[in-house]
Amino acid sequence: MDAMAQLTFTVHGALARIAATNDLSIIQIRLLGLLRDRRPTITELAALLQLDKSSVTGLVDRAQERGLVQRTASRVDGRSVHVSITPVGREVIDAGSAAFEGEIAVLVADLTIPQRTRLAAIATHIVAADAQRRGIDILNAEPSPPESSTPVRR
Amino acid sequence: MDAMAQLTFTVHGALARIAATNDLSIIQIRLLGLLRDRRPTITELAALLQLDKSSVTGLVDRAQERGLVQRTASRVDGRSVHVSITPVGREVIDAGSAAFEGEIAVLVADLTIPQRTRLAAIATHIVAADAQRRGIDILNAEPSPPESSTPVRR
DNA sequence: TATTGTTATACTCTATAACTATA
DNA sequence: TATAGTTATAGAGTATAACAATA
Repeated sequence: MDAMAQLTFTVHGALARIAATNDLSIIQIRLLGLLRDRRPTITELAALLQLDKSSVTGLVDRAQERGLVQRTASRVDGRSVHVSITPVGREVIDAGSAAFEGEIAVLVADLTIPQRTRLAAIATHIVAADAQRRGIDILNAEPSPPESSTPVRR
Repeated sequence: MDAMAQLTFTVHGALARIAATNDLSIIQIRLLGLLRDRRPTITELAALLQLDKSSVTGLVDRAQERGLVQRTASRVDGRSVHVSITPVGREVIDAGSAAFEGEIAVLVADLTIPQRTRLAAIATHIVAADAQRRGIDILNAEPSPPESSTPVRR
């Protein structure tokens, strides 16, 4: 359905604009959004973002250089690192989320309240079904695995 | 609204998968989709895709190298070139569109018919309103401006 | 002078393959 | 041997600034 594709480009464009305002890319926004309630390993992040782990290494590198996230050594597996958001990163994602809400509000300004409610319900349904289909839990955080409190340098 | 963002990522991911199947990127799909019923100049393409014109130069370069599009000199303005889709490019975009419809069908499989109808209506509405807001006509092709029939080499 | 398109350059994002350290 | 993560490398996509050709 062409309308779906066009809608995606429209919303994606809105997201990109607000991300750019905060000097971020969409993937960086997604990364910070995921880290709001998780401390995943690189491999887990790769699964969540559907990226190769080497791509995640670079992604986290750039976010870390900007002080948005940090790496922490796992206490149970010497090979793993956990990625977590910093206070600065949390400020950035909160500001970005607020700006995005404003953009979405403009997009749906012409819709009636029932239309918005239906749209949200349908969107949630589609996302949940797709996540289940590909075996990824994008809605709930996992219990935090043991990890040390000392950052990893890189 | 978080559901909208998640929906965008989900649909975007579906689009990217089917694009990759045909060895294309999303932006190349968008380019070919636009060219189905237009022969825009580089500057017009930049406005339609919301990209800098130098980005469009590279985009068209890569599509042209693969025989998907071609450049044609304008007859009224010696500075302009018109970009048009080739028969091969049309085959590719048609195949891609069909595959994408299949992916969307999977995504909306769980929805009732009325839900799908509402979703399409809402999506169309949002896209049209946003296009109007930014002064771009993404729905209708412009009258083809005069141009020569001899391709430009680059 | 202004506009159209390209070039030069730099950066982000992404993947594949090879590597290391740990399990 | 297998897994977690990084590095090396290559390529697409993007923007800014400077440029040539044309208007």
